[in-house]
Amino acid sequence: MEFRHLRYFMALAEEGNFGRAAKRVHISQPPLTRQIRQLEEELGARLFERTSKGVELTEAGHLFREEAVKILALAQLTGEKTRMAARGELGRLDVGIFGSSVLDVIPRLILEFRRRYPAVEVHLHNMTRPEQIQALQEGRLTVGFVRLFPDAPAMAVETVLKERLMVAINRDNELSRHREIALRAFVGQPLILFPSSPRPSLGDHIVALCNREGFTPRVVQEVEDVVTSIALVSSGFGICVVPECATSLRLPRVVYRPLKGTDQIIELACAYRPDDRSPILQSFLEVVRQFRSANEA
Amino acid sequence: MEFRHLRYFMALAEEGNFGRAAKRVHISQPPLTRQIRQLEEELGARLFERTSKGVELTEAGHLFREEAVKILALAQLTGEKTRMAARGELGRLDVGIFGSSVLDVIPRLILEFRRRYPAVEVHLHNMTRPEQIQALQEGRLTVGFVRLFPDAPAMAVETVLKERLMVAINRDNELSRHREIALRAFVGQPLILFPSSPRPSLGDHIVALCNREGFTPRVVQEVEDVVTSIALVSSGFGICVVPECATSLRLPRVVYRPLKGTDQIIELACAYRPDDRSPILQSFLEVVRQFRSANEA
DNA sequence: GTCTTTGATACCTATTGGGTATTGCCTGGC
DNA sequence: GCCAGGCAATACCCAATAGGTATCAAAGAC
Repeated sequence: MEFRHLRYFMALAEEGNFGRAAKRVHISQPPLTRQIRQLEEELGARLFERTSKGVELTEAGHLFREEAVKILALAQLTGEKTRMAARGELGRLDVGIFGSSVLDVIPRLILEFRRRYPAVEVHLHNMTRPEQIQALQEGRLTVGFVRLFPDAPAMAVETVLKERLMVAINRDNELSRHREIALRAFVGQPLILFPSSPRPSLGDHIVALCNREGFTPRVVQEVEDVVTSIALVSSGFGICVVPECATSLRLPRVVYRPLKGTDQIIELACAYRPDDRSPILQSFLEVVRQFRSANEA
Repeated sequence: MEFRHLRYFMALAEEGNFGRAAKRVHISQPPLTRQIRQLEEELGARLFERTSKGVELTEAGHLFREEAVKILALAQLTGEKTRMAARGELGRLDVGIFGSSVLDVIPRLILEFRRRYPAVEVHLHNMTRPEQIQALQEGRLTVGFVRLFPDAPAMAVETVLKERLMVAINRDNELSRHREIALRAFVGQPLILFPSSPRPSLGDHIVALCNREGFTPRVVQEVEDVVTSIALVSSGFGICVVPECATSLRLPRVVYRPLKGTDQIIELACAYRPDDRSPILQSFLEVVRQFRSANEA
């Protein structure tokens, strides 16, 4: 049995007449007669009752017809879905995310992606950087969002956004009176570092910057996540350096001031397997790239 | 897209290697390569990633594979079901029945039919003779059980069973002392006739027989159905002539005696459209014929 | 009766699916 | 670094078969 048989059968069933049915499928009448007979022989079932003025479906024919429409519809749908999948418009995308990235960038990116590719199921997985790398290698993730990505592992990395570093300060702290904060102003200030893991972290980066300036910061606390660190700032525990996106976290008595210096930025990047040719990944990267160039200006 | 493509695709997806897949579908490797490429071009989607040591499904390929197995399974099943339908082993049978026929014959027949053709849905419809004829003509019934079928309408009629006529008598009636009852013994007896409709009925037949014997029976009551008539016999209202199958109705004080005479029989027949070539009808008629020859002896 | 319409048959043609031979590429072994 | 083995792709041929044309036979319509 071939699809040709099903198409011819449907045409004949609907037209009830070999001549018209043949015209409809763009062949002449004798080949249609032959193909139908072939189908009937293969099925071992008479599908049409030949009457004097055309043909009528037998009972077996009626049953076959019901199934045939299903098969043809399924085949049609399969073609369309496969085409969509190949264009990266249908399927599933597993995205690795982490604490502070969720605050602002990820929602905007994912929203835009879902708007453009509504048939792609997006699954978000909150994981640390090493967990993401592992998951990417094992294929459990398609793309992961990371900061301070080590060059080493065989991963392609693409910058999503360059963010200024901001200093979160309690408004009672005298530093809050300045519009920008220089690193040197950290001398003597109680500093909250985050995240405490995984290393190397933004905290490590800040300490290294201070060292380059010729002093060692007074670290009073290391915390797991950005929300906790800002909460500590809010209660007057100390100051804290955070990526700009964290400023969307508004807590009482907390003000944000840019860290002075043009190179005081941190990159948010997305990582993926360089051998992954998945069209969904390509679709996603396209959205990322547009997002980046829109936010560069 | 043709089934060929699906079969080849499945083989390749499972073998992961053109050479082995080609062997599996009994063609050589180059045509398989061509057919797969053809399928990919038609779908506008790369289905396999060609690697150094074989092929692997792409994402679109995985999706296509899942759908392909459904299509192939559906096609296979369709073939089998159609074959069954053509052999009269699958489908639906609408049977017209009526009062007294239900008592004994129909259950036995239907049970046997369902044992032999378990995939045929049997629907029973209780209707009068004219209703059955109407329904048969309109195709709402495939076969109908009737008694005293008029020859006229364009229906094929097949005898199912020839039953003796029995006289139902209250045991207090002196007639109950005889082993057989002659028609002549009806003289002066209160007679219950059934059914009152549709005409011609068994009741009419009895009256005609009496007239042929030279007397007019004393009809005390006409009733709709056999159960009522036997109930009246039970309460001493009179005697009643019924088909033998009605003797399975055991009511208090009712005894059954054969009506004397070798020609005192009534036929149960089944009627169907003579132009109906439905294989299910043929299957059913076969069961009917076997039933008849089993009960003739 | 004739004419029209139906599906079936006979026979030819053209498409195309499948076969063989071969190439080109990658990989693993030495 | 080179060679052998296994892989898919290519080139080309042949044969199976789907489709075309001409025609027939049967069954209404008139």
